[in-house]
Amino acid sequence: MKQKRPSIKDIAKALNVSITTISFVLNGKGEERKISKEVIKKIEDYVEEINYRPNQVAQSLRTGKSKILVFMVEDIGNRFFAKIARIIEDIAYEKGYKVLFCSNENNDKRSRELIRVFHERQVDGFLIIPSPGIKKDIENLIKSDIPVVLADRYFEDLDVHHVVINNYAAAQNATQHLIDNGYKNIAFISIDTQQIQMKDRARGYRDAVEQAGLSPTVLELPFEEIHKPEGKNKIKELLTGSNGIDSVFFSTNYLTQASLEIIKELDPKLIYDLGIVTFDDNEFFRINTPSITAVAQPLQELGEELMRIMFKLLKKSDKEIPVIKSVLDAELLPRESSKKK
Amino acid sequence: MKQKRPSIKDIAKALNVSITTISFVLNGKGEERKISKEVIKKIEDYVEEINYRPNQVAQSLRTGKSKILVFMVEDIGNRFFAKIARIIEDIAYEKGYKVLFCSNENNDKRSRELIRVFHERQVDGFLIIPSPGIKKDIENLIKSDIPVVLADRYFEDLDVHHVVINNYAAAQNATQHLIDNGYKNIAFISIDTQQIQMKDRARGYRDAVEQAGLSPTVLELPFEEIHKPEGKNKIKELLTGSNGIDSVFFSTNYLTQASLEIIKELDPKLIYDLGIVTFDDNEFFRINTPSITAVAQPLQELGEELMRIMFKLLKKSDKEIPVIKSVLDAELLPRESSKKK
DNA sequence: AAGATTTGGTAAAACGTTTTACTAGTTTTA
DNA sequence: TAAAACTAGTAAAACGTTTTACCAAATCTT
Repeated sequence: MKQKRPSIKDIAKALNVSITTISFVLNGKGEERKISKEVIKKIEDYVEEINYRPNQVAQSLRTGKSKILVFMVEDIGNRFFAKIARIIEDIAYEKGYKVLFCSNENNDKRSRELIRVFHERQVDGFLIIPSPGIKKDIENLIKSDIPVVLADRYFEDLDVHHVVINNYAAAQNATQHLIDNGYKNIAFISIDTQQIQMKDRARGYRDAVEQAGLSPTVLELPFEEIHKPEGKNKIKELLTGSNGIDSVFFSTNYLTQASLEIIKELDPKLIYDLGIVTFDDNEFFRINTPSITAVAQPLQELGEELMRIMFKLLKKSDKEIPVIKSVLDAELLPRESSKKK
Repeated sequence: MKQKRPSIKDIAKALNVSITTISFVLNGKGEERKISKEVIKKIEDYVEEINYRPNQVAQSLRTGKSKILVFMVEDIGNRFFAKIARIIEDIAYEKGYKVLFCSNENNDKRSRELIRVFHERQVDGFLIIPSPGIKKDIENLIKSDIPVVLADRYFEDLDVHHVVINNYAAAQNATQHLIDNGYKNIAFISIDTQQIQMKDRARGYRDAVEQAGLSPTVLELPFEEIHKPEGKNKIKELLTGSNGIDSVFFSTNYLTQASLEIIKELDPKLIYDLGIVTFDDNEFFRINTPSITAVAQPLQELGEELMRIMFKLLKKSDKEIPVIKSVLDAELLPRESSKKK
């Protein structure tokens, strides 16, 4: 019943040529290796006829290449990463590559484990949204001469290809937008982390506020507190306290989401008075009433750029491609939530 | 510089034992094969010391197993699928499996191509959200004795393991909820497809409406029209027409999303009058004003059940496991949008 | 004390490719 | 016309495992 897939050996037997010849023809080296037209034709026809497909595992073993890339993100269940994943998937498949997605939960231990596992599995390249403490591991990966491209964030003191957005400018611009619309007391709610993308956003906010002669109010939540009562209370306090906050700039989408829920619980009317700008767009920000002003990252462009670099690295095993640092621009999408009421 | 990874052969040389012995020890067959304690210890220690990891590609070639599963969905960028993906990923990794995600766009040609590609690559099992016309391909896959579990939908006349939700009951229940809340003229907006999950939802809606002595209004949009003007106009017409629609039951999340946008454009006030229930929950449905009543699919349970079956199949190559048809219950989450105003 | 069994292993084939090194016959060159 | 070069391939090693079949020495059985 379960007949085994034909191998080159079977073809060789059937056509009475050598395995070598078939391999050459299959890899388009027929001409180059002076195989006669007739033999080439014979092999190609037969291959077509029996619908032969080379065993990729055997190819991988022999060549050391797997035609598999890894895209490691924080959480593939998160819209931001899922959308990029989809873009990357499409580009990869076009070029005959498959993509393994995995979630590191922004956790170093897990990142390390994943890198190890996939390195063992001889994947051909890594696209990584790095967790804070895996600089060393990335470094090792690169030393073993495997293409690595970071996304969304990078390490300041490690020269590795990456594509990020201009977080500083985007945050400054978003904050300025609130200022221009007449807000005077703008809070910045973010995650407590040393990661570069968040630090840049914080800097952008701070500079804009200070340049306008206003005073900054920053709330940085530990990542694990976001969905816990402690975190919620801190946000509540900020929004309703005696500090006179009239608007908020959220540094990331899940903070916005959590906060919108809190506002809804607290007092649904509140949202109409509060100025809001968030990082990362979402279909629902458009739909929401009021619609939420967002800094949209260029997902398509980001995915494309990532893959452009990856394929460049894949081609030139020549590791002497100078480090590519690609910085894209985010776009501010002004909506109702940032209009002064 | 780039030193090659140690292989069993290197260990054999270093310890002066045979490759065979090492392989046995590594695979836990040391005792069984009567390898002495000392040799076992020696090998284990050395393996630990040099941090040896077997080459998985070679293992795959030899054993025919890859420890890779495929999860094929409509669109990995879609929240519903991305969330399940994440759950599956976690379970798989725990058991030493990796998961390749891919998007078939609910398109048969693409599905076929993906199945072929991964079959060649010797993946160990397929978790598939099938596009409408790939019954034959699924059948072939099963014939070649590879584990397949379908999710979200299945084929009525093909006996294959699957896990779905009780779409009929969930839709009936959701519709009844609107009826109970005093709505009299309930529309059903869905996709024009023969796929079982959608047909079941339509039946559930129809039966509930008719049992209540009301009359059904059904709009079925071709998939590709959803985000085009044609589709939008049809929805607009239904919502504002002279038919006196007072509430809508959406059969899927992207229809709801598209419609909420249309409503917002058309007249933001409209949403307060219209009764709304949607299939598939979303964090933003809770946040929205009014919050949107949703039929939530048990994502965690769905992922777990899917994997439970998959691992059962992977263990027993014995294909004589009777076909498992797992039907889970969805949960109606009543919110503001379905309260009669 | 001779045959049977157990102990503690090993050699070699196999998985399906790619690639290096070779060859026998033909044609070209000088 | 002998050497050189080309044509049209082929044999065999290699990638790193697993697994089957075997073996010599030691121990047990009767």
